[in-house]
Amino acid sequence: MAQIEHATVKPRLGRKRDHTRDPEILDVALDVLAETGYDGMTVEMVATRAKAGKATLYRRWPSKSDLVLDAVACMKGRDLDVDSLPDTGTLRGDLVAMIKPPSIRDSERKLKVMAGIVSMIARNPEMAAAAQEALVEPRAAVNRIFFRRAIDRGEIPSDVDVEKLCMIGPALVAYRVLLLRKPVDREFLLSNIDEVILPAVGLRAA
Amino acid sequence: MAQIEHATVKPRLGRKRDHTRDPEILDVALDVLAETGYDGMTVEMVATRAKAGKATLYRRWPSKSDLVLDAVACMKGRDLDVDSLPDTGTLRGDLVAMIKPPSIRDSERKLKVMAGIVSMIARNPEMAAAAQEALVEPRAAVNRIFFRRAIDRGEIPSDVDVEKLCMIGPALVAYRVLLLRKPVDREFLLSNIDEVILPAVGLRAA
DNA sequence: CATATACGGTACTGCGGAGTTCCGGATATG
DNA sequence: CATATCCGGAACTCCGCAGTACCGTATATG
Repeated sequence: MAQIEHATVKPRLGRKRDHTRDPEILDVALDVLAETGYDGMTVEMVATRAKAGKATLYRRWPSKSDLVLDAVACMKGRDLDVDSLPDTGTLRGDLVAMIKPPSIRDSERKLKVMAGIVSMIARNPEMAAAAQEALVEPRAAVNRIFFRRAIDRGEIPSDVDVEKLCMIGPALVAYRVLLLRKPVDREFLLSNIDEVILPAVGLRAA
Repeated sequence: MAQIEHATVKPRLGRKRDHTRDPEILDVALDVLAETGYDGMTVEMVATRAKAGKATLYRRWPSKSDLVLDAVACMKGRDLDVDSLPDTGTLRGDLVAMIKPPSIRDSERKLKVMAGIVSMIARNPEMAAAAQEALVEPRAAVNRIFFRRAIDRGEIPSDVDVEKLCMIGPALVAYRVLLLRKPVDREFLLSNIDEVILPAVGLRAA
């Protein structure tokens, strides 16, 4: 959305040789991608909305697909860092603590981007890898931490399939957004936790 | 559409006015769609592979999107009919009985088709409706029957959220195929049943 | 056999978007 | 001020595909 402007001090010295605007352009590219899908997106749309020239984009990225690939790959850093994760002392507490408007909006944007590139994923290994790394893995990583913590403190059995559990939440959300076209609200996410994920690890909901 | 053509009296003149080849063409369209995605697919590809002329397709469908829409909508009938569903006497038995190579292949094809149109679904309500009706709903319907049976025979509580349960399996499969790009095998499907679905209804796996 | 109809196939048009080129202007350097 | 560098933007080429037009042919009818 490009609203995350550079709070970084940008002294007016020097040239903008340093590709300063790259992140901004990539962010615009993600927006257009999410709105129109890969094939619906044109390089000119991105250029115009980023107030840049089409030539500028081609100076930086050799092709449209490279631009998109870079944009997707650069989503990777945007996630909450590990230190700022909730640690409530219970698995349910941790999972519920992740249900926050910003987190939900982040998910939905990622899923719209995902929707825009799914058809490419099947035929472009690079894109598949980028999507995996930037969209799937970060979400799983967070859950993985929660489940491992729960195992360590003896809250859940140690023989559960953590990798599988990590995917349940994301899978239910992706299905609902991409295929069912229904909204992801707090109630839905809570029921995922209480009716599906917790039972799967042998816990009863509150 | 297409196959429920006019049984109306019109045996006059010409050749097969009955659009006999429509189902064949639509089936080819689905194959191409699954292989290349909506935007990668060209009407000529479909025509050539169906050994038909491009003009023939345009005589029958006004545009490419109409062709695809019809093709997707016509997948609806392809599912196993209700009478031939397994009825093993237990929920787990019924769910496991659905794990068969033909059923798996059917699912994977549907999901590839789905992958080819996801980006359109977000912006084309007709396509969204067709996909919902032909790809999502039939699968859910089968599960719905199994869960209702289980409730009727008192195997599982009657207050479970059937609609939500119906989606768990499809969601896990879709996520694995479309986003993780991993194969859907018997082991995966069994673990879905035993580690996720059955726990969610309060049952322990075998 | 004559005729009408739909078909397969080819050649065409029109358009939109990828990628390129060019230029005038802004900015920094010395 | 002179110069070098990069940018935004406009104009351009090129190409692929949606959609159309047309033709030769196969088949059904009478």
